[in-house]
Amino acid sequence: MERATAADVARAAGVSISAVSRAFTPNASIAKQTKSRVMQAATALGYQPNPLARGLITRRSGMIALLMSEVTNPFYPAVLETFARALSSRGKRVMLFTPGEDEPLEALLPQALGYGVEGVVITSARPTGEMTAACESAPVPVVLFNRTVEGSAISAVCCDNEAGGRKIADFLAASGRKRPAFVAGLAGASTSLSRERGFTAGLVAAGLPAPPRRIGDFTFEGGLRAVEELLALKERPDAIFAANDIMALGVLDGLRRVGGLRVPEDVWVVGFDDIAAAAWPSFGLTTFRQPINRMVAETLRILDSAEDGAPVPPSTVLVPGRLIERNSTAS
Amino acid sequence: MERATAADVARAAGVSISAVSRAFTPNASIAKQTKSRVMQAATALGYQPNPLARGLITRRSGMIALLMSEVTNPFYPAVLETFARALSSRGKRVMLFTPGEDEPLEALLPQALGYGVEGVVITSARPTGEMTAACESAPVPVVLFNRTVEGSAISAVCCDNEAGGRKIADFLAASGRKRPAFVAGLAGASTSLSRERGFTAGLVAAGLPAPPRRIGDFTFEGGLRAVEELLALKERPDAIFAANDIMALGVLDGLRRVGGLRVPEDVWVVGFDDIAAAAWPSFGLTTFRQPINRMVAETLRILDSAEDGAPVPPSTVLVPGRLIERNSTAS
DNA sequence: CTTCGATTTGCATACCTTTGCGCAAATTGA
DNA sequence: TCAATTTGCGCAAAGGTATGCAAATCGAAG
Repeated sequence: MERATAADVARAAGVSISAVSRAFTPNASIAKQTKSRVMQAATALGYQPNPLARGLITRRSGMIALLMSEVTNPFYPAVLETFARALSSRGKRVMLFTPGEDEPLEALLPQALGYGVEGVVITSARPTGEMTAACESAPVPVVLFNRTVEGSAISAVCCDNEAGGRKIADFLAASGRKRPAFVAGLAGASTSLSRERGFTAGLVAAGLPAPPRRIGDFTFEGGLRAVEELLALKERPDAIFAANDIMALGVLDGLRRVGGLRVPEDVWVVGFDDIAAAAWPSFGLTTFRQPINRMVAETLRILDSAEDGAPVPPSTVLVPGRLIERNSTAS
Repeated sequence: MERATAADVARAAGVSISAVSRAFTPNASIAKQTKSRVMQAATALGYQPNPLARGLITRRSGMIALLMSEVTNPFYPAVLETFARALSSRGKRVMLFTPGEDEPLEALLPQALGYGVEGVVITSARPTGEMTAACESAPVPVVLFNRTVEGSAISAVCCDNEAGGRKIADFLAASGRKRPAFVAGLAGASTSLSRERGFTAGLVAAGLPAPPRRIGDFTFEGGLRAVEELLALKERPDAIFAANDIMALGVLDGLRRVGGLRVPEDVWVVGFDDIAAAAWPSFGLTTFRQPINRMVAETLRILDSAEDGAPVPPSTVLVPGRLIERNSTAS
């Protein structure tokens, strides 16, 4: 069966095509009676406005682009789902852009814009200089999720990573830990850097030395490797803070299986994100919870506020998180 | 900066709009020289054909719709990523449709079709009768991923769940297990049912009784609950097969933490999927691996083959999986 | 140099909707 | 009852591209 068009509905309802269009446009100038007649004919024919044709004119396709480069960390699927649900209930759709084989992330933004997306959310990726410029001059709002770019005019929504690192340091110091260590994510990732900055500052403020650090690549295996290196230090750490949960779980597993140590009796472990697995009894990982719902809500708020033409000054929103204490740090 | 249109490129290259269009259409009738002149002008202006306008005519928007209702099971994000990457390298995009607050899955299909998607993949959802009809009469190929619907004319790609359950039963029986139990997913899920059917058949064939069963809702917590109930049986199972990994991990954790039992010394545990966490040292879960890459490839093959108008007879592809032995079943 | 066939090109139309503009009808106030 | 508003509706253009068809170009054979 062919898809019904506005013309079909117009004929059936005995009105013009314009009337049909107006019936489907909120706040359009149309009589109640006409509208209901149109709607009746529309449902009878199973008509829905063609988003493509509509998007061609309005440059609003009802889609939000989500640029995501890695989905291995369980934190991001959770983000993705939250976005998809939130947008779905607003009648919008999410278009996923993932770079293919050695496809640069930069190429994705123009593509997304070509689809007439109403907004772009970039997550789990650090824009290059070139891309930053492209974001700034994009005709639709662009929001960085869980990333920041220093000194650029791009809006960003982040958990307050630095405060989180600081709070963890305070917690460890107040609990009498003497030699905390840090497991970083990828080299240049702003999230890892911010968390480390707050962590180090907190330790130093409490009179402890700056923590030894190892790189964990944001992966479980990276956490395993990092912990092996940390255990080889002449002064074994008595607490390890990993920049995300998945690494922290690797650290935990490495301590138990490889190092033959007990958590928390011998070493404490703290993560960051609060993914589902952190709460599993096997791990009971103490972690800093990123409020995904709140972060997504803030992101959508920024996208919305920039919707009505008026250029909105770029804002960086720092959402506060919360320390969740579990067994990996119990005294 | 405004987006360049075909007209701009045509002017710059000194040709007609048609020529520009043909330059971007594979196998179009255009001289090599003209094409290169157009391409040169196009890259200079940063021109790319507008997918919306193109889609309006060709009814091919370059998008594949992915209908997904639950993303909590880590298996599905992995599927999602595999799809996104595979499509990305073919120049296509994935549009994600997730039902919002009490939005029925049925409403999503017409919406997707409205966007002119070239194909629909339905995963982690069981179509209702009404929806089955909609799928069958859709103008684009629809493929069920990891689900089957008996006696319908919808294509489906599945791991061979029944064979998987059977193989696990054979393995347990051959290893001398006497009282295996089963943890099912959701009541009507075809995957859970097929796996159970194969499992039960295998046990019975080996002269063992049909396994006691409990429902685990496909979740970690459900696995925890199910194992508590199984431990309350007067004959304690000596092996537990859960219909997916996430439940199996819950079972494992429940056995250790709640039941105070050792795995594999006291009880063996087997899962299904082979998610990343199954390989973590803490778990070392023996499981049946679903070959995601292969399944995705098959799905795309079906979508492609149905691309050229000719209605392709619906096919159900069963991809073989493989038992991955780890510590949860070591002797 | 003509002619024929093959290849290439441009014109015009189609895809489906939104929206500014003008006009007619309905409403209001005196 | 009539003028002044307000409201609702249809016309037509626009948005950017693909494609059938006819015209134009080209190369080569006669």
